[in-house]
Amino acid sequence: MESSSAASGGSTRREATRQKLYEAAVTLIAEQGFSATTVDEIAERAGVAKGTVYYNFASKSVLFEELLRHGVGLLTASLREAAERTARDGGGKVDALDAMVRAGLVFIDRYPSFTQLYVAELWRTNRAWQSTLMVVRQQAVAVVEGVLREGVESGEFSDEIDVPLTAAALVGMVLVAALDWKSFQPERSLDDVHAALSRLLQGRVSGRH
Amino acid sequence: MESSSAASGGSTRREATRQKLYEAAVTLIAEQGFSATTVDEIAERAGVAKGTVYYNFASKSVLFEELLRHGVGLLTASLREAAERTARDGGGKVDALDAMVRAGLVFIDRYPSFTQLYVAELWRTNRAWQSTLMVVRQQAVAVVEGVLREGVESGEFSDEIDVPLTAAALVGMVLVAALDWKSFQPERSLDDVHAALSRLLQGRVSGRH
DNA sequence: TCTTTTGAACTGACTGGTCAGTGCAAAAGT
DNA sequence: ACTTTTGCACTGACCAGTCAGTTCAAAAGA
Repeated sequence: MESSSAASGGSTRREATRQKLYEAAVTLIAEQGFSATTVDEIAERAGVAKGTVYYNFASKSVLFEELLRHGVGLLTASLREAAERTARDGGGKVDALDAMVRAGLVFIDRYPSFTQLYVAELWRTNRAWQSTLMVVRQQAVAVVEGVLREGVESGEFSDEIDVPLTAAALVGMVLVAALDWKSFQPERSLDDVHAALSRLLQGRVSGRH
Repeated sequence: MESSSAASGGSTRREATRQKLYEAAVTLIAEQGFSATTVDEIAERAGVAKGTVYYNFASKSVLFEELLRHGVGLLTASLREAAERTARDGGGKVDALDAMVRAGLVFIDRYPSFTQLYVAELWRTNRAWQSTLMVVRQQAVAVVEGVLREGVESGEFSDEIDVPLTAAALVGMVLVAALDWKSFQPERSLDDVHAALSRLLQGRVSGRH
């Protein structure tokens, strides 16, 4: 027992295989969707035998669910880190929001396929992994909601804002802008995109230059 | 001869069948995704034999593509109408944007399944209907971009804003907020949601009450 | 008015193919 | 020694698309 001990690479052979499978699955499912992606394809792209997939995961949907948890774990960690960093540096809640927007962009820049897949599955109903998806969504949105709530308490934000809805809207803003960036103008720099969103976020849209 | 003449209601038997198939397909595909939805299911929900589906549409994906075109047609018409109405009423571009946000919410309120399905498929790559989707996306976003551009020209918006990206971000804001509304707090009123988004849009988030 | 014909619309059993998941003996890795 | 991976044949369910046949309302004919 105690297979994946080491805090270091954390690389048992098994761990490495699972990682390869995640990477293969994420791009294929992002492109084609869950149902249209076959286990044979995933195995082939990972350079692994089909049996290995079933040795490592109980089923195709379990592989997918663990992939979801894994990916959202990375995202929430990154968001939380961004919020805490600005707090340490004595920034206000607006700065925290801005830092989280950037963290979101960095994440999407690094894992575009995961983002694609996440958005594509999030609002579906009647699916096997529905509950996993809800949990995972709540984790991510909760970080944003937390910052908004603190901002309201400290008086930095109006207490009339609707915290859950505003959080969702902010997440949506970043998500859709970033997916469009990656899909339709991939040559643009992250700083560029971030600047445009900051401007929108801080209401510096109206009024001349 | 001359069976389907009348320009009137346009309600041939065929037309009615196609409409039933659209309605059945849109909810099923929104729930399960395109690949996971079978033609048998669509036919059954529409109360029609499987052969009828193929009598009316060349294939499953053609049915889907026509469904997309049909739905986005309704959306763009509604957005355009909202923008023009505010222009007639002597409103500024901010009012136009606000009216379009509301029009978007009304649309999503009326056709939640279509919206779900649209978001789920929009950023996929390597799919048969990819080009249809691009055309249809551009139609919708172009309306928002148009209003932003006019606002920049008239000096109402800063000329530093990035029109395509800001348009995408605005669409995303409404889309995600509305889907969350429908999925997680369906009891809230449209006016309520609209008010929250207006506040965000007009930068009335920071600052006390 | 009544009968016959026409053809668009629809039906549902059937086909050919695909795919998730299994089983297992042998090999490779640690 | 024991864990992990391989390779590959196999099964049973499921599904897109087909097609020979049915329905029926309206047009043509008598």
